[in-house]
Amino acid sequence: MERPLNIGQAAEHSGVSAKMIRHYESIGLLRPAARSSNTYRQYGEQDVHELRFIGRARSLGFSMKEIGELLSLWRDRQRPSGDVRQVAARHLSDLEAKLAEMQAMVTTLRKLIHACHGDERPDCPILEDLAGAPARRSLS
Amino acid sequence: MERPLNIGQAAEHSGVSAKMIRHYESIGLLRPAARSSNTYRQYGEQDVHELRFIGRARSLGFSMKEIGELLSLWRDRQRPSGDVRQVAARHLSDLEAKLAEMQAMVTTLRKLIHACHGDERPDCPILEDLAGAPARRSLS
DNA sequence: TGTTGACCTTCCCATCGTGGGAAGGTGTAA
DNA sequence: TTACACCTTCCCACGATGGGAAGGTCAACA
Repeated sequence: MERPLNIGQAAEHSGVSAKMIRHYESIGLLRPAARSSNTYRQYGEQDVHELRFIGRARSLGFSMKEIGELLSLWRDRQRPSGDVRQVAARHLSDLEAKLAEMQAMVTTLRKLIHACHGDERPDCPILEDLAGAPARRSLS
Repeated sequence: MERPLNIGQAAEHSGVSAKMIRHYESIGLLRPAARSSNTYRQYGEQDVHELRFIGRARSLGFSMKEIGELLSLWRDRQRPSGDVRQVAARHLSDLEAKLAEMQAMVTTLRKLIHACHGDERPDCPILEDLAGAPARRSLS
């Protein structure tokens, strides 16, 4: 018999900002919250659980769309775990692709920065690379 | 005595889309292009160089603001290479921070996906983690 | 009782880089 | 002439988040 929480308290308990809670509701990720007579949104224990779920999923980089899928799988106690894994696996391979791209950038930047003496002199391998290297992308 | 290029040709030669060329001009990254009598933008060799410079810098993940700094350093043949290196080093450390964050996500996701049998059965460590793990962020 | 301050509501705007597409002008070739 | 490919400007969209205005509500305290 817990008394309902205002949005600010739900935010505090879940780690999701009030601004974002309203936003998630507005895009249909969360069902519209119950309202008290004064039009304030009311949240219960289960709502806070859902908010934490969302926060955790965000911290793993899942998109809103994917979180919507995960949420409805979570709500369905009969879901096959294969469905969940598929969502996660797809996200993982997206992440891995971005990771590889960024790693290539970092590698190139480290080399360039290392090669640049970084003093008063004007000649600079960093600018030379940016200016020169025509099709040489961050890969290689 | 090369004849000037239309925006589409400049796009083709530089690898930067016409849409983006106009955008870069509109935000002041590029100086307004010359216009022919029919109001078409005209681009010369040097302009195409600048566009390629921008494209290469984008492919290394530099922001528009940083590219603006790099461009003006590039245009100034007297710049100290230290200024360039500082811009690049700041960007590198931003990248490294994001990289570490993503690597943590990937590590966690791999573990979860590995632990999930991913078949018909409904029990799923991925959902359990999202639902349960309260403050356990993607680190660790 | 009245006031104050902290909360809540909705609504619009900004970020960042990119693209889609409309409505209209221009240039070229058949 | 007619078609087609290009150009112009202008507005809108994405994804996730936040800022802030204008106004309503509630609790506590003098």
